[in-house]
Amino acid sequence: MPKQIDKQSKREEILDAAVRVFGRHGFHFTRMIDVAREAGIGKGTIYEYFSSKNDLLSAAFNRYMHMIRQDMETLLAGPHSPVEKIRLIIQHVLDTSAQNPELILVFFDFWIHSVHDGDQQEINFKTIYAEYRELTRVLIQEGIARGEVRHDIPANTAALFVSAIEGTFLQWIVDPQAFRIADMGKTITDVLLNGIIIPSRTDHSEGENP
Amino acid sequence: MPKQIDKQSKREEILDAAVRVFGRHGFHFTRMIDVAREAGIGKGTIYEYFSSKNDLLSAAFNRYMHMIRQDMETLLAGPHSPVEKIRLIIQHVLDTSAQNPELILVFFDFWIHSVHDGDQQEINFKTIYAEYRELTRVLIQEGIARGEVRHDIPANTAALFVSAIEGTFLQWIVDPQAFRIADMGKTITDVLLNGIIIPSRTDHSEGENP
Amino acid sequence: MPKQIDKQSKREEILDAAVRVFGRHGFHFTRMIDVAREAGIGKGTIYEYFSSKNDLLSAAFNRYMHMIRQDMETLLAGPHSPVEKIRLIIQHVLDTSAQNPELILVFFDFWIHSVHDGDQQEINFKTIYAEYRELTRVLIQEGIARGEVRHDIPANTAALFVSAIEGTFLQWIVDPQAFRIADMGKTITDVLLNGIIIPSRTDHSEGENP
Amino acid sequence: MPKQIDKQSKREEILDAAVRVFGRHGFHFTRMIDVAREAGIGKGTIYEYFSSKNDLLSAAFNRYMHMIRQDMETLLAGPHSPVEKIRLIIQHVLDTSAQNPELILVFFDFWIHSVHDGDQQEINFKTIYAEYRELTRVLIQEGIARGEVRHDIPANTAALFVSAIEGTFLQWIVDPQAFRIADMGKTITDVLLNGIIIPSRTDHSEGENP
DNA sequence: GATGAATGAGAGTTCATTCAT
DNA sequence: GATGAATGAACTCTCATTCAT
Repeated sequence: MPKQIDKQSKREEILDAAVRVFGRHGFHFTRMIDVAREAGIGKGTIYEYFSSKNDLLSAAFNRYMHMIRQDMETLLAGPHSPVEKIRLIIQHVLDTSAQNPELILVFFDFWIHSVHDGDQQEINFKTIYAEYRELTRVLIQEGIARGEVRHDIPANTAALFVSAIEGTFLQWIVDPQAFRIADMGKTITDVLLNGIIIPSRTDHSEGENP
Repeated sequence: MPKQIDKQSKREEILDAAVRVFGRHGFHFTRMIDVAREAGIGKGTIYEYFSSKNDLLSAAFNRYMHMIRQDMETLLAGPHSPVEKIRLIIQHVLDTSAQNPELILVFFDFWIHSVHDGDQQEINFKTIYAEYRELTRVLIQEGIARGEVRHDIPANTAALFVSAIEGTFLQWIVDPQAFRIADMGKTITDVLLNGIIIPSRTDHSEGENP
Repeated sequence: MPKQIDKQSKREEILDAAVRVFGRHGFHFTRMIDVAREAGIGKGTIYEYFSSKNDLLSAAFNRYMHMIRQDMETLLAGPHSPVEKIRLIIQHVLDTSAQNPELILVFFDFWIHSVHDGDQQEINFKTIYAEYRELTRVLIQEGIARGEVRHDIPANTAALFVSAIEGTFLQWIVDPQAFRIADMGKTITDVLLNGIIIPSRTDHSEGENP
Repeated sequence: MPKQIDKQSKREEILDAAVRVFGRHGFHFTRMIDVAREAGIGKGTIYEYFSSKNDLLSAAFNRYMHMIRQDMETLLAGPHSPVEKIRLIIQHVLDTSAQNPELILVFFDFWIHSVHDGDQQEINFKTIYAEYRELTRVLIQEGIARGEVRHDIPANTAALFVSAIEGTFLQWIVDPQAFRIADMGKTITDVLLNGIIIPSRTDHSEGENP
């Protein structure tokens, strides 16, 4: 039993170390020896816990997704209104990511690899983004049902919410001074929920400005 | 009298080939021999036109940026209203990218590299995104001045527009079936301009729904 | 408990192998794979012990110089007269070199490289030859002080002793039949010490010594 | 006829350029393009006059040897005594070389290549040094015949004269401050002819001369 | 279980040489 | 005759992975 626990926790330690160095130098520029050194172990030991460098990436990704999903479930289980939940989720994702910039970097490393490495089946961004969109779509639908959200919004609105988050990360990583990532939550919800133009008196979509 | 060669156009050809293979396999998984084969030339020939693999990436990037900037200038020089220009730019970027998915992939390869490769000074996403935001910011300001845009929008709204585009690409690349990228233009402008919630009768920002 | 390896002695083995192939084909015509095969190891293994091909050359050189210097010290510590020490050193250098022709070849490879390779700072023939000359100069001075050596010899006599040795190697390498290198010791000392011309009755050389 | 002359003189020009760059960077570090640039011609043009890089080296060597031999013949044809001719030759070789250090460097590049490059048959140092020695040997013999040179000098004395010259070059190239090469002529002749030790009253060394 | 010495496939890059113009 | 664009063999060096200890 303790062996079991040790084995598992050592795996976690290595994964933590891997994510740290991946975040620092990127997956491709990271050598196995870098991960080993960061973890304070021997190079060969990694292979006792992971079958390959790609496996390390997959495992890191899976753990990351696991964390995200747990967070989401917790938030969704709360007592808030659908629109409020959207606000909270956006805020939470941005806040936690702002604390761990390297996670964002690793996330996009995942992305690039899932796109280019044919061998890499484990990392499936198609599913991830579909989940994000579905989650958002459901909340929006609930918002519509409750009369809090316009019923005439475009079909891809959920995707836009996801885009807002992801695009924010892309910009912030390359220029953390451009804006405070944690502040962006308010901007996103504010703009996405309210729009930026002055609605005409009679309707609020395509045909403004009499 | 040596062989007459249009060095510049051959350079372009190689660059085109490079972008095609980068788009197909990603920069890191692309070997120089792949680029050579795609261009129908010998491996060594590439080095007659580019000093290194990184130089190839930089050059591809610079050409890409050059194209983008020219497009932007053309659009901005048009007779449209600021809000309309935002619409047009978004639509144009999405439409052209939809035609060339590989360019999007290369774009994010650029991104990953600029973030992780310390030697890669040429590719500067900080500047790119700053340019995008500034361009949007100015149009929004003009919109406000003209009374077409609310004056109380958040400071980071321009960044949100950029995020919407970038995030759309991220999702579409990994799942082209999720939505039609060209359609997203309408969604983005519709939502960002009008918001999704039903504004209260008396105001339209923070304190709605009495 | 990792494999126990005497890193130092393995390094020596590789160095020995390297010197052998350098001697056989010259540094420039030697590929790393040649060294590896000579050492009976894999190509990559060399890089576990030496950072580059140039490093291999430097290390070989340093070890060579170390050997030489130790030999010199031993000889200089002996009970012989200065002139006798010169004899012994010359004889020793020639004898040992005659046993290891490849060392002479490597030595001149060092020489060529130190002259042409700007990156090669480690190999400093300026210092080496200066050491050789200084060593000889001191012995000559002692010989003069003891009245065994003429006090009117030219300033650069020490350099000439060095030349005699080095030039002997140059000739012997390209034509080992021309003379027996080990025999040359006697020739060098005999001629350098006694000269070849019949001294006039009153003086011997340009006209000093009344 | 003018074509003939042009062809020949252009060959010479290329050879001059080649020797200059060989002297500057060494044969191995010199690329054909370097030679072409130094000669102010195109890369391909070299191959109109020389069949390969090695051929360029051979040709440079042959011309060098031709020059040397002509100089020697001139000197040997003079009216001087044998011993004086030795003096003059040594002095001449050192003086001219001091003017053209790059020639010395090229000379040792020749040497290294003749030793290591099995394909390089053209450059034959065995013959060169044999010639030098023979030339010296004959002069010494004449000196003996005339009673100017001791008859009991060692068999390899001629080789020693050659060594003195060659070794001087080796030292001077790596440290031109160590001594003035042109001065060495006097040292060499002085020491080699007279020796450095004080002869006993009745004989000088091995016990001859009653 | 842990290690790191050993490995070789494979990468980017160089450059002597060729040859169409 | 002169050229330099094109080429690919050959090089050095890297690093994920293996495996004896």
